Amino acid sequence: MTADPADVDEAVLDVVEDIPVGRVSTYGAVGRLVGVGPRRVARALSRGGAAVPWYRVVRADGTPAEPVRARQLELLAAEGVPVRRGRVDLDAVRWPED
DNA sequence: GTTATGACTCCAG
DNA sequence: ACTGGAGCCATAA
Repeated sequence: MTADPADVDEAVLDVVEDIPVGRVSTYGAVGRLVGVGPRRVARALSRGGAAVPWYRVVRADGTPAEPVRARQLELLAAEGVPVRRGRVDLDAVRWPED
């Protein structure tokens, strides 16, 4: 199957759009659902993240990416996501659950 | 063709 | 818990 880069980006954005309110996912988790590596997810968001709730996607350890760190923490806190010392409580809000 | 860069993740010390 | 190194994959020069 020929997987065009644009299709992959679209699939990533679709998954991010599916993240429920108050929940948080990781680059690796999204990448797994789409079938790509975490770096590919990060690039997809940097490109078209403006159209999806990008702030519901954090790193594997619960810390947000640097360029948007402060902004993301603020948005998550506003959504009711438990944030501890700059780190999201993934155990409580991780999505998908498994 | 090679090299450098980036909204990442994993493993070892 | 923190740091460093290696792996990974697409784009830019």
